[in-house]
Amino acid sequence: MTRALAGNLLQVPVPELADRFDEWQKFGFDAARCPVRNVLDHIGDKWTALILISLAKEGRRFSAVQRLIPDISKKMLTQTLRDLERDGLITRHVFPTKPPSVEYRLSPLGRSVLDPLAQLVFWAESRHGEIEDARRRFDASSPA
Amino acid sequence: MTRALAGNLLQVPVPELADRFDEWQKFGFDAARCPVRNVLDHIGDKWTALILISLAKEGRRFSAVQRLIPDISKKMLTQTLRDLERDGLITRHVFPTKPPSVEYRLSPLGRSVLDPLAQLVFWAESRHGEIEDARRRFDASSPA
DNA sequence: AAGATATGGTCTATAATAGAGACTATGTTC
DNA sequence: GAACATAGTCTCTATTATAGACCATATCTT
Repeated sequence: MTRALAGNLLQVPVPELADRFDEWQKFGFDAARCPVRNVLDHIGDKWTALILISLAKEGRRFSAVQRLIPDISKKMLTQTLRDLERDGLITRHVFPTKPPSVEYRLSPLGRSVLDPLAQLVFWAESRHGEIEDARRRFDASSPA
Repeated sequence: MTRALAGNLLQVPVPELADRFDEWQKFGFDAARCPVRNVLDHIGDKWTALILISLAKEGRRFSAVQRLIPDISKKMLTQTLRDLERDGLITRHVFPTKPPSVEYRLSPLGRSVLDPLAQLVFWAESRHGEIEDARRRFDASSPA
């Protein structure tokens, strides 16, 4: 299908979006080269978004983040924080207290993701009820 | 820290966002009750966003989606499509061809997530270079 | 002075999850 | 008659996540 034709088939309220999707699909969503996958594989994992949100307001220490997200394991918290640091979304600051304390802060790059992330989260909040209804309907019509 | 004080400490370019984060944190990100987690745990998994994007322009059949996302296994494709159907984001249409073909389409609810999702993806695209630079710097300074 | 608590992790053993690939049934194409 | 396509399911294995012990040092409690 050509790009010119595509316009007629849009179901999408964001035309530029569908065009962009077209471009991505030409790369075949190849995991290595596709920026979408390369980045979303990270911020779309189980804990990353939650950690970014935890750091939104102010820098927080390791144990403070863990208290905010009680069911994260130390291992995953460490790992996810490292990945975020590697990607340049957060910075790590060690204070020579005894025992040493470590604070994590959003970098400007990390702060810049809060806005798009918030769009998604607001969507989640506003559609949560609809989704729960859909789930109930689905579960009622296809019993275990 | 009180809500009144919080305003002075904002690092966030989206004030309402930080307030909302405050609210969520009062629920302690409890996995069961928190709408954010409840929903983001799904659309933030490895394949969901990719599948939604694949269906953005037009309905597609099982095998067509699989061709667009070559490295997804049938098992995960089936499972993710089921979850999306259960959540009411896509609909499933069976055609009595031999062998039967099945087309998946975004529902209005599903279409409504494309916009916020696109914000995030555009972010990913525009920041991809910065992130790769950060990764290189990090890997150079902390060798294996 | 002993014991508990806090710090930011690491390490290991186990549990949950994802992936690879065979298999299904029927029909069309070579 | 063999190969291929359809949309899955099923099983086995590989990867990943979690739970929980452990570390060294210092402060607070009793």
